[in-house]
Amino acid sequence: MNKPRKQPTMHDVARHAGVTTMTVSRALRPNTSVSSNTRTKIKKAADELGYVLDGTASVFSSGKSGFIGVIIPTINNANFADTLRGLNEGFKDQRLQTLLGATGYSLSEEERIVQQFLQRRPEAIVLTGGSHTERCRKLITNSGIPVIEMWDLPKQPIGKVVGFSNKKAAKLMVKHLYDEGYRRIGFIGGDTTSDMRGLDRRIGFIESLKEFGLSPDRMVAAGEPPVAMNQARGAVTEMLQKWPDTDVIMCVSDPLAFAAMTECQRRGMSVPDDIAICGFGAYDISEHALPTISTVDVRSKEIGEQVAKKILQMLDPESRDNENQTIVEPKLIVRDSTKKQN
Amino acid sequence: MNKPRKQPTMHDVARHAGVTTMTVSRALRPNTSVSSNTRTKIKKAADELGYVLDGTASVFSSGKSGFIGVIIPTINNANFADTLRGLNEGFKDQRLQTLLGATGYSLSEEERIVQQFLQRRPEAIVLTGGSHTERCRKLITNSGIPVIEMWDLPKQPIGKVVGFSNKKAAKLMVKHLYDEGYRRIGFIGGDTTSDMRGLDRRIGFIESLKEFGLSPDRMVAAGEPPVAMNQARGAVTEMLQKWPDTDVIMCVSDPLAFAAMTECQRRGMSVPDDIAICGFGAYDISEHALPTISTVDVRSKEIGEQVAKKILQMLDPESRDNENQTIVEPKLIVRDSTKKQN
DNA sequence: TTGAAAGCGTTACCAA
DNA sequence: TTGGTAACGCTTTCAA
Repeated sequence: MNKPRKQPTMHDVARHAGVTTMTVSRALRPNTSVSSNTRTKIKKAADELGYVLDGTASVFSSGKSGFIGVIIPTINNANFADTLRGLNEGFKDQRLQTLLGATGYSLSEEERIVQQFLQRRPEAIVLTGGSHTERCRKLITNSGIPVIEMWDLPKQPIGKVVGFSNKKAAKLMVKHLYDEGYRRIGFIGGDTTSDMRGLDRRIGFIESLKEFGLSPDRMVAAGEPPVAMNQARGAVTEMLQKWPDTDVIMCVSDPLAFAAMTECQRRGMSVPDDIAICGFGAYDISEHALPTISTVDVRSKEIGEQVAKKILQMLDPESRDNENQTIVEPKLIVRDSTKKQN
Repeated sequence: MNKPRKQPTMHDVARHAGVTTMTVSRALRPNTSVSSNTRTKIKKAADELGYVLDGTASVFSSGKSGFIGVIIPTINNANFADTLRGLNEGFKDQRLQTLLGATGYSLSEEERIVQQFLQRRPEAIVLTGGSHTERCRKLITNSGIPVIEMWDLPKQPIGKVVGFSNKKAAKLMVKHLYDEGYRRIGFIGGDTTSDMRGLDRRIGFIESLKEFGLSPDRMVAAGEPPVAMNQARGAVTEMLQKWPDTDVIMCVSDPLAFAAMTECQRRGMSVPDDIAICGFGAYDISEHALPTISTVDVRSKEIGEQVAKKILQMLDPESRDNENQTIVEPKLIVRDSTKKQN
């Protein structure tokens, strides 16, 4: 009950302008029936008093928080950062604002954040992937708040979905490698427990190899997600010790691929002549590394844009029911790091 | 006035547990005087009803939003992402939550976000750098909300400061280059208009060269911030056309340095034998590139941790007045990309 | 340790 | 187009 400072309220503005708070409230919002005279008068009064709308009261009174809760695994990832940019651009100049949370690839942390967010009464919640704790699912469904899961195609979606099949995306790459003539194909990913999208890529890798009649033995777990550059050295070492004749290493992400590549180069191996490398995610680095790194563009930013679009539709009572699932197709990008020479 | 769904209120819980709302309110918060009997009873009742505290009402009623507004230039930058991680870890398990905004290096956008944030009544605001529009400064000071500016040491700080001198940090690097024997030193940065930290580094570069009796001509503007890898090629081209005998290129950030390096390598130049390269920011890439890239570690994460700590102090009425300015000293990291061979 | 009553500043609703 | 009035669900304050 003790506001940090005595700021002018709507009441003060109303008195100053000689109207009621209701008129002030209307005048300060767009698309409301207020005569332009009154509106200018009120805006002037508000300016003079240095009035700033108390959003906490609006939210409480209207039941509309203007928040969209967005939960991603980590901020320190250019792919998710791109998704966020897409989202924010979609909301720009709308009344909506993102409330961001990062789970660090932990489902229990996700649950914690969801619970925290729920108290803010967001108008929609965006989750990354389709794996959540039971309690998390229950909290969300009980709240009745619309949900979008992104970056994946969950088997049992909570609400709507914007994403792609990480399994299929990985298969795209394996097919390319096979077509290029590679047969001793290795895979470096994170531990399989927490990064479900990484896991799906690994599954795609395994299935795909089997389909081509190859056996998917050459797999190394680099450690806890987020798998970063500094896990590459150990993983490459393990790979080359166990299977020295590996002719290509497929990595679960571009930064890992890059670091794996330079590790190979440090060992005096030439990429792609002695060993080929490929990544995932179409990070900037894949385009600028030497050699350039083959990758899969999962169109991270477009995912964000589509999510924003879908949310705007879901929140619009006028809008007819839209698709439950939007698929953003990944695209293979072939570059120098997987070009067979012979 | 129309909440999206009829959820149970504190009143319902109170009735269910046979107490008043006030007791429920207390029971649901830590450090309040409620008998453990009553508390268990109330928690049970809340659980049974599936009650979720309406934070919007708490915020409104208590005048404490629990928000810390944090404004950075861009999310897609590992340095700022690290700062955010430091911040969030500092707030973890506290009642505070970050509300994040990205300006895209635009001061007017910063002003827009500040205005938006102010409506949420954040308990503190964290800004990046010391440059803001006049109106932005006024909005913030009028609000009476505590401010921290970070990542810089502003001449006229609005409130408290956690940062370092970008100028001095750049000088650290120039001194190293000079000591190493380089004399024809070039600089690639962004345009000077919007990224003030980048600008300060440039100024440090210029001043430092003058101090060493060298003339700071070899400067190329890569374009609009955020300066990214794809601006390196053009910048390197310009640099080598205008000053073909440049013996080292200092870049305003590591990603740029990396891309500049690979561009040189593509042209058949060897780094550091034919030309040396260095960056700024101690990004992962600088450690894993081949050769490894000399850089300045600005300890981004520590900045975030210090900001969180300072905010906690500022918000604690018990705490004695703390320092107005916390300096986090950057550290030079010398790597292979600037090792003179002869 | 618990309760009763009074707001907090805005918006919804209905009337003028 | 404008005004009056009643919430919105919680916390503060003070009293028991």
